[in-house]
Amino acid sequence: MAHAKQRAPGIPESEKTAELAEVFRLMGDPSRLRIVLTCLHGPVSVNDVADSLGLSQSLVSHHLRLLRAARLLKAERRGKQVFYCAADDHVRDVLADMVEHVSETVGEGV
Amino acid sequence: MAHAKQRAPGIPESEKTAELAEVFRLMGDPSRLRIVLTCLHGPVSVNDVADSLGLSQSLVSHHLRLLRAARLLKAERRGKQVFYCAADDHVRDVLADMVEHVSETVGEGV
DNA sequence: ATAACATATGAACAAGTGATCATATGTTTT
DNA sequence: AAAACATATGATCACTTGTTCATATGTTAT
Repeated sequence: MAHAKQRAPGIPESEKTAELAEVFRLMGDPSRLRIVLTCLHGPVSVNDVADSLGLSQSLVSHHLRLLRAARLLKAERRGKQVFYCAADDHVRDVLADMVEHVSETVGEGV
Repeated sequence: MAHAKQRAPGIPESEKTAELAEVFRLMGDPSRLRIVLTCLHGPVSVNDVADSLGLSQSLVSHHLRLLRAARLLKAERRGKQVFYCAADDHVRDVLADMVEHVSETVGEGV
């Protein structure tokens, strides 16, 4: 988090890489990841997310803002409620691949 | 990072989810992500990674330990050097999907 | 053995960040 | 208009974590 050294010539951390990392970082928090997973299979209201995960409304809202900003989720208003769902299929794909990776690495075997 | 509330019934954050998040978290740091990317296409020595990214040997080594522990990278010793490369194809797949996601989300379109 | 090279590890600190509380904004009722 | 409901936002704080410096461990060559 502090400052990186950036010695000699070295690849200067392209903007693309930084953006990639940012998205991974967002998924890297358990609460946020669970929120994403909850929104994967269909639009869910903020309160439903909060209740089903046992998180405060405030916290969920904070996280949703970040996830929406990164276009991982998209929001849609219906009456007083706002429903969130996965922004595109890549999100699902990424998660599917990662689940495979994690499932696979248990006993070294395969 | 602090403590979560865990209100009522709510899904209690399964172990699997926590492990998933952990892997995402690792990829969520720019330095670490660049290290992974550097090791994607073939075995690279620690010093080569450090030099090509402009990071200190110490920092790279610290990060490599985490990445290896999460089985994102695997290490192989050859003489005095240690070479690192991607542990499996899922790592590449995850990155490919994520790159698509990031590339797509530029002008709202699609 | 000793020197030189390559990688790993430990302590310490600045900066980042998730969680909470209080409150504001927006929307539908009555 | 006001009250009730649903979501969003701002400030604050405890805790985490990326980075550095110094040093230890491991490997080959002299």
